[in-house]
Amino acid sequence: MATIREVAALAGVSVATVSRLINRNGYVNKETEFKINKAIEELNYQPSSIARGLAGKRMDVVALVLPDINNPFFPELARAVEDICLSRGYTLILCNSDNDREKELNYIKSLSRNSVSGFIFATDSLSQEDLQELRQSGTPIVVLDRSGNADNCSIIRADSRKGAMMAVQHLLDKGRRKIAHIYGPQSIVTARERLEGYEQIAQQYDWYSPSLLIPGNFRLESGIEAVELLLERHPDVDGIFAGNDMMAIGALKGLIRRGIRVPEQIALCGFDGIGMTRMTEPELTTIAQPIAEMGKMAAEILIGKIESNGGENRFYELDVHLIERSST
Amino acid sequence: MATIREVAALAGVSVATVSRLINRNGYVNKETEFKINKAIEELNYQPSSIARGLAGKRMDVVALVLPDINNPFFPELARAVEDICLSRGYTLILCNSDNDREKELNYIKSLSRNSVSGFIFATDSLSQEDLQELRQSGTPIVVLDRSGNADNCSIIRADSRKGAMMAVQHLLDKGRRKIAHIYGPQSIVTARERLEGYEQIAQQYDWYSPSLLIPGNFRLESGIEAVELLLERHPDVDGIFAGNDMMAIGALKGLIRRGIRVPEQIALCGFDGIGMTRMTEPELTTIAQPIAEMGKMAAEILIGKIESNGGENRFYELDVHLIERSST
DNA sequence: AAATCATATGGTACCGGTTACATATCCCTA
DNA sequence: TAGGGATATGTAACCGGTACCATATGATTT
Repeated sequence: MATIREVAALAGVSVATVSRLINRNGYVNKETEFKINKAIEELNYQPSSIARGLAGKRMDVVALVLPDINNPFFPELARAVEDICLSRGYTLILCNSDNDREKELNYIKSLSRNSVSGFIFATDSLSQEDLQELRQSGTPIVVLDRSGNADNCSIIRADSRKGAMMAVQHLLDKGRRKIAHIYGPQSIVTARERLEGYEQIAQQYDWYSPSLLIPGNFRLESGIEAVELLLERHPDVDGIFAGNDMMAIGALKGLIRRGIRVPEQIALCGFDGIGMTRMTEPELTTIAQPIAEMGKMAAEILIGKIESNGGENRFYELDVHLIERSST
Repeated sequence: MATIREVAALAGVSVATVSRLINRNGYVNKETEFKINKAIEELNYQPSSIARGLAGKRMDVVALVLPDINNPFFPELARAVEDICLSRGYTLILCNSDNDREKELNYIKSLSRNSVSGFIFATDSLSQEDLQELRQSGTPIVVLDRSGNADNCSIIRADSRKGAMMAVQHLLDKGRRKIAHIYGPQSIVTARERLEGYEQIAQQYDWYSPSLLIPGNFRLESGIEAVELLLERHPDVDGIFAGNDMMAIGALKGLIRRGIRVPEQIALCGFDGIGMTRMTEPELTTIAQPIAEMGKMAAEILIGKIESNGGENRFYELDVHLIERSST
């Protein structure tokens, strides 16, 4: 690979002039520009982003850290982030962390310090201190679905509690009289909020019992298992609110396998609004987060921070909405 | 962020000694080591991978370029690659390219030249020349599912043609007498091979007709649409071989929606062996590629190349196998 | 006519590491 | 006892860019 000095030599100018042309700052004569471009062409010169990074320039790469690449919610989110990044001239790289703090710290270590110019975390496992450290190095951060206030970085989230309440209310409106909840890992703030939202409504009714709460891990398999457990405990349950769509899809499979008709015998509602919910039979009712909007927003805010060298940290809460389909 | 020179100053040694300690090459006295470690601790020093990259060291990052992050096949593959990379001390970053050559070139541009020390392409849209250029820069490459011979880079693939033949034969064994094929984009070599495999068997029978070939794009929706078209053309079809699992899942939904019983009226077989095929009702019969094995192999071969500075380019073909489930 | 300014280009220190080479002990062996 | 090898550390060039400062010229202003 050619270097800027080789280009300069071939074009008969100094490296400074070549650099000025490439970055389009400073003056460069038309003829000189032509000569340099010819040399660049000839040598097939590509500026090294490494060297550029070392020299203090921002790199046009941003990283999106995802907790579970197998949950389609995150690829959908990633697509939205990607679209914005691309249109703004940034390259997006994806990092899968399994919600594992060690892995995330590892990504930060490998990528920070000018390797990437900004991070979007769609995960919840890093402590405030972990992020604080990164912030101090000047790297802008946007976080999705994190709890707490925004003193460190900008936060974007959907209103999970409200969404959960909408889900339960919807099932009640459909005449359900015993509604269970499959909840996600309580280390994840959105899972906690959805559980809280469920309880806020459910506890007002006399059919409520803590045994209607079934643990899951946000993955499809756990939806199947949860249904097994639930039907054992409460054969008369007639409504299920799953903490996310993947578990809802799993639950649906579990129900069909048992020969239970959805929604006639048991109505089912998920949460997230991933595309996959339209692909089951029956199609799933779900509480939709504005996934694309969240991703776009995250990317735009991050890029804004990158290009303005900081900017204020805000907390953005987006609305969710009910998508009623044939599973209720 | 502290620099190596600050650490050296605080520890009262030269930068060379610090560098030697960090990289564990060359001699460092025990006492000196202790002093340096104390300084590193105190300043919270992290070596800049950027500077390290510029100075000619390999970076411990490899990139995996995926054509469609929404197809669970690729996240599954990514997980396998990730496991190996992690255990070998490498960080994996994911790049979603939509099978778009421009996007892929963009990733190469942003990440090559020491930014990452190796690439795995699970895509098919780059020309030999595109890769050749990257190779010349010394970056090792491993390619999944590419056609042609391995003069440029190592290639790993599953035997799609054979798999397709197995699928059709299986449907025949199940007594099917009119088997359709939903094929994927013919720009993708695996899609072509699966179509060829289908034809190789199907053309031997008198029920064969080119109108049994329905185009799809490897995405779930196209499976649904394909079924619509197929049933219009051939209401008497009794077997479907879908070019990948996502289209098979779509086809299944299309069939169920039409009230067609699977497998009684129409038997259905997919290709890939993604986990999601166990999540439908009925569960899907599929031709399984050794996804995890392919990912692991790709990672191991790549890392081997990185650490041995090159190595031979080989062509690895892996076997597929039939997983018979209730959709046939 | 002198001062100011826009245009155009070159020289080079610097970013933060790595590493080849020089230097200096100390110990062991022929 | 001179010389060779293992141990230990420092100096400085280098990787490939960026950007500050200096320099030079022609045009415009006062």
